[in-house]
Amino acid sequence: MAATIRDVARLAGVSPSTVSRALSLPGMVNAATRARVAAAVDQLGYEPNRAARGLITGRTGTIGLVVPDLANPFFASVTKGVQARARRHDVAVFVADTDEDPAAEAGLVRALSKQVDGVILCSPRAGNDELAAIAQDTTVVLVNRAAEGIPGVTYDNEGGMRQAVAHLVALGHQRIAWVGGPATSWSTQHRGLGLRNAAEELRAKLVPVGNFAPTYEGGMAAADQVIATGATAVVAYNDLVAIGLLARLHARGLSVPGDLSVVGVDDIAMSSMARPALTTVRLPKQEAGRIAVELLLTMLDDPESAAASAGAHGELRGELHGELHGELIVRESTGPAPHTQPSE
Amino acid sequence: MAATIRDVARLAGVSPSTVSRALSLPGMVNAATRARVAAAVDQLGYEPNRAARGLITGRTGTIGLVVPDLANPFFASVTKGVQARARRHDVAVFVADTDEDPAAEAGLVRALSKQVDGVILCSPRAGNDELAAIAQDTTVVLVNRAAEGIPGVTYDNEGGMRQAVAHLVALGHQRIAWVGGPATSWSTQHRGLGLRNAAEELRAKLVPVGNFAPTYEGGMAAADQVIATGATAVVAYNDLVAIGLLARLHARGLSVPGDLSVVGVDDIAMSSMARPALTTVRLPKQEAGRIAVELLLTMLDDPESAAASAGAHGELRGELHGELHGELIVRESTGPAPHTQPSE
DNA sequence: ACACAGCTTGCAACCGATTGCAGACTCAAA
DNA sequence: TTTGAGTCTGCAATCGGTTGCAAGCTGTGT
Repeated sequence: MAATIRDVARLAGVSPSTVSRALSLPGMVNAATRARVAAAVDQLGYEPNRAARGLITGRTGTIGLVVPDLANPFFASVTKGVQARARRHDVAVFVADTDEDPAAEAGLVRALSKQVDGVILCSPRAGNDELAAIAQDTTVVLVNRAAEGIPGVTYDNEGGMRQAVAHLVALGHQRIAWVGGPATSWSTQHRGLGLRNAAEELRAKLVPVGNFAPTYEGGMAAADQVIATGATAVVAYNDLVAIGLLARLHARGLSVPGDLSVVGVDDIAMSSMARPALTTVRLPKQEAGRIAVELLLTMLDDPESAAASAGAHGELRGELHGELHGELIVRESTGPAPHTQPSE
Repeated sequence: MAATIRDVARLAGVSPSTVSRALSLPGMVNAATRARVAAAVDQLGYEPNRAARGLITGRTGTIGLVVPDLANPFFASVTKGVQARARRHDVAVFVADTDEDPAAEAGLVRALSKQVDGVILCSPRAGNDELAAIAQDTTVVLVNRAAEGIPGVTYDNEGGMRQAVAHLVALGHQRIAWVGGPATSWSTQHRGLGLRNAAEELRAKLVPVGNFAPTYEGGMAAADQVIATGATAVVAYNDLVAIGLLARLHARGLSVPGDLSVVGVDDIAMSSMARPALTTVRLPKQEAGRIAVELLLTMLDDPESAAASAGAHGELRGELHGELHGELIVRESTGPAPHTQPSE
């Protein structure tokens, strides 16, 4: 059906080897023949068969992307970024969704890894040991998580949280609640840490109210506990949680930001549509996907130096670690602290 | 690195051909040898190399999925369905996002088609001729669109719209506005048609207010025109548009559903989080993805009969056409028509 | 004892590319 | 004219499977 390298060779009056070289090592073949080959190529609309090439080179020109839940707008955006950047490099992307099942994750990666050159693991739920095992026999890039010796791209959670706290403190808030996500989540830990530090530094009191599902429902569940803390502001693990909070606070008759200010993280599309529109720390989601692709391709092109710069001297943040910064987007869900002091 | 068929053959004391047959045509090899092969296979953890197999069989075990925008929750859900069902069949999925660019669509499919066995085109923006051309040399399944001779899965838009209108009429609404999506969209056309028929049948007046982007912004843009129609209810092209309407109506000081009832289509997660929660026609999104996969795999397994049943006698809805039904989900955005008659 | 059918198995070609090696050719220097 | 270096090109092996064909073996009927 499709033209093969032999067809091109015949038409150009050369051997298949010459065609192959004309395409991949142009400097090695005479300009005149190269031109004849080029002509034949586009006369026939020839494109090399990837499977055949992969067979001999060992490279498939394909990468895998594993996310917990495609229906979560955060991961959808990351996927969009990955996919767009991969296309630029003429690399195809296998997308797999674990349905938030940590157990499925390792198996999925293992299955995928036989068909791809490398894998991007977004917000992996697996344990550190498991992750290390996976990275042992597959080229892996992490998104939204750092792990010893594995390249990845993460967000500067500390910086983002600092902006949020500074904003709230400037508005007069002194007692700030924190609704964490899943306890095992790397992001939860680092956001919590960043909040604690920022609060201490800016002389505000941080009140953690526990760990909740990173969803709208999680936010609904947390709301009443938040109210009970007597805080005048709350930072939520992510925007979905924040929007869940908004809903339940409204149902309980509290006004946002009149009685309570709410801050989220991510800046998903939904956040600007919420009522009141959500103040949030915007994370560059597609950018994370793009960088992950670049990181992965770099590792694949140059495995030894890549491994060296990632693993050398136990330095975690080598060349092969991207860090992205969040940006506080102020909308309607934050305002001055209420004058009436909360019961203390 | 990984075990090859030769390794297995050596360990089992047979030839590679026998191993191959033991795996793909078990009936053809002696039970005893088959057992020895099986033992060798899982001792070595052997898995056939897909590229090599694909080279000779011409099948890659991969399908492509093309969507206009992954960040749109509707398409994210379809993708989720496709991906999950494909995995069950041990088929991998290439996902590509056209960024709502109709021009990019054809090119993308063409590039993809060389690497996959078939393509699922979700809500294609391309023209009918272009679509036919694509289907000419690639196995294609359409989602959210019907086209002569190409298998696909669509929604019963007419039925869904009928439910919406019946609901509104029962609430006393007699003048219903319709905010359409992109004019060239197949869904827009069929939803409009369904509404027109239902309205006529149920003696309500349908007032189309034009075509808008299928987004939150589109809804914001349409809102004032909707108000100007004097309608007491409005059906939006999809939930994003409906939520945009909600926002702008609120800004204009109208109460929903007090002054105006709003109905969307899709039932994306965001809809139940909107305020007021959105009444909408729920479409089974993941189901559409799953069926599309089944359809595609059927065609691939049995091209001639598939082609026959899809194209024969110009019958569009052959065996290879799935139709899914919507379900009206009543929430808070619809209520009785206001007593004060709108100026007529 | 022979022929023949039926069941298993192996040989070898092949899918479509890439690449090490060697041969052909050009041209300059001796 | 011969030699040698340098450039360009082709041959043939190879990647890891699949499959048509033929050969080996067993068992049955004559």
